Amino acid sequence: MLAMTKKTGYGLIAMTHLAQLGPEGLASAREIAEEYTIPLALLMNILKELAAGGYVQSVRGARGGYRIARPAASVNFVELMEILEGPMKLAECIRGEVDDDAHSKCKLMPKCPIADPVHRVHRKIRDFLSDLTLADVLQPKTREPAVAGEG
Amino acid sequence: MLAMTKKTGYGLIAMTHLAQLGPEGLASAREIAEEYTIPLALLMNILKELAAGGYVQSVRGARGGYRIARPAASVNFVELMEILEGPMKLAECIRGEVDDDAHSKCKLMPKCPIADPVHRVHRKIRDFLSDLTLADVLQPKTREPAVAGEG
DNA sequence: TTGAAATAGTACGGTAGGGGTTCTATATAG
DNA sequence: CTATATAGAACCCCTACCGTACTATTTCAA
Repeated sequence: MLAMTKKTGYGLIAMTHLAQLGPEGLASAREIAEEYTIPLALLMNILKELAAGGYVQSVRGARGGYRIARPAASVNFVELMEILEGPMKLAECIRGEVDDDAHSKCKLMPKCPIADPVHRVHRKIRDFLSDLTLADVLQPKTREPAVAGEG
Repeated sequence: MLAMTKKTGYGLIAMTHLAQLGPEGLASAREIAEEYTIPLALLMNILKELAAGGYVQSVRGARGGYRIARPAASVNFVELMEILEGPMKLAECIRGEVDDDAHSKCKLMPKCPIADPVHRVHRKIRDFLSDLTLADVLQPKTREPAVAGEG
């Protein structure tokens, strides 16, 4: 419960790897898969999705691979997660951007006593994850007011 | 992804309902299930687990039911979740209390570049959820330093 | 004393999504 | 022209989630 999928994990790893290589650095799916012991075919699928989402740029053909397409500081966790897994929803009743009638999907909405708290928790987690960027992974922030309160 | 299970949702609803009835108030699984349109058999299973965990006290026989067994302010979300779903783990490499070799389960731990950030996120979410209690659900907190930073 | 209503315990089953593989097509360096 | 890469799509297995069902036991009440 409240678990991150492996897909997201692998995607994060690939992105951090590419970010470390800088804006010109190129790495193939094979290289990354071997470096971190990730199933190659799966990582290829993930990189395809990241390319489709504009997070990495692909270079086809021999000696090809992927390079990062956006500054590390501009890529946050929520974006990445949602590209790979669809909208983040703590519960069914969380309404998305477009899908506005998410409430109607949950039969017990009209009387639900926990709708408000659940929505608050959802926003809290989402806000936190959207403040966290790839840059923070590369260089762990020691102290930062925006996401402070750490133990 | 990052979703709360329905089991936890139903459990929270049942707990808030019982909390509202006060320390003496009794409600049967049937009553709660009908009130919130929750599948009866499922809710019964959940209440059994909550009883086994000491969160509610059961009264057997006709006119029986459940009453809350702990002050609402002392029951936090993490506890409740973990009773119903097992240990909360954002990723496999999160080590539990007993299960100390969780690291070894993830083959890419030695080189994993995202282990630290993932652990930080895990702790952050966990800390937040453990500060949130049933009492907060009953009476939504308007402002509270310990969990401040809300939008 | 008997039946209805409740919990206790346990086992079972359907389904969706996570995790991973495979196949074909296309591009490109050497 | 071949090896190496990505592009696209389909496929499969397995687990966990969600829900059901059955039996046993307790207790109230007529």
